Amino acid sequence: MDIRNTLNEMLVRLFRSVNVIEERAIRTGEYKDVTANDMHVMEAIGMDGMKNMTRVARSLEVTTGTLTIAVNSLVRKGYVDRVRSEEDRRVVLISLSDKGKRAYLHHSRFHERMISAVVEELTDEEQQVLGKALTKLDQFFMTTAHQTMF
Amino acid sequence: MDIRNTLNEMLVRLFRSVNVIEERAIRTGEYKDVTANDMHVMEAIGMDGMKNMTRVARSLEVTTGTLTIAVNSLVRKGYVDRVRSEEDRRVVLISLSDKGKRAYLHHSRFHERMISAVVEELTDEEQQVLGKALTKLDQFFMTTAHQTMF
DNA sequence: AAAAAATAGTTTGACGGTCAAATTACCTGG
DNA sequence: CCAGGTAATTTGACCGTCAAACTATTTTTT
Repeated sequence: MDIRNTLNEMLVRLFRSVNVIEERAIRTGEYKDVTANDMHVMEAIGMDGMKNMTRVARSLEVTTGTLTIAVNSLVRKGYVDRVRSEEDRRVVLISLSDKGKRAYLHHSRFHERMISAVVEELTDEEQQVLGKALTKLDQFFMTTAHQTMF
Repeated sequence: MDIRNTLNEMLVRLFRSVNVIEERAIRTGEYKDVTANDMHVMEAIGMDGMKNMTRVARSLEVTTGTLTIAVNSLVRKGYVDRVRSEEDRRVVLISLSDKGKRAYLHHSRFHERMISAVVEELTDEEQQVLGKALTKLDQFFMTTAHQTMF
């Protein structure tokens, strides 16, 4: 069994369907006006307090201009609060509104199911190994892969 | 330390990173006018002969209208050939041109390089566990693909 | 302290990707 | 032959994205 083929096949198939399915999961729920992209922005903002635009944009790997547009729509729909920082008036701080937090939690159930599917039939030890492997890959993609041959 | 949270976070970030890197790899390569979406369409058409629009659209999970637009652009750029079927003149058959085939092979080498880079980062044990986890993830998306409740 | 440079965010203009619904062209079964 | 079904395209409306220009503010330099 060739691990490379498995990885490649899985990656290709996953990338082809993951967005479609996640989009469907989000839009059939209680929060019909939330796009998949909206949800990713909300995930990046997170539940814990305020973040500035640049930080969130960087974590999503989009420009701040792109994030501005996404946040405009989320503010209009009532999922995100936006305020200017008092310490540095160039900075804009964004956070999830109560409605945004509820939508976030609603969607996190989808992720929980996904994780359950992944880890079922993995032993505790295998789960640890997987965590380590993914962390390594994450590091790799954040640093090396962006600069080198790809 | 909650392993499930770690896994979830890493998966979300990895998917984002890989998408960004793939997009960048495609557009900075030899075939600069090919978008990531173009490449996915070419993958769905495949190397083996002609396919009709409906079949390709279904395999990509988009409407035929969406595919028409993508194929218009691919034909204009010379990557795809499009002919009407003689047996059933409603049907349009699409296939990769020689240039399209070269682009497809070029991109598949990118996949190989990326997979190699990933595999090199991981121990044998980590590779095995990752393969198992991705297989589970793939099954999760395939089996929940057409269910409605989340 | 004034001028210059840097930083944070928004706006603008242009594309690409998506869908639903209307439309065109063409089978096919009765 | 025609009524209904099927394959694909067109249309109109959004969303997501970027680069580049711009505004407002802060920091650095002189």
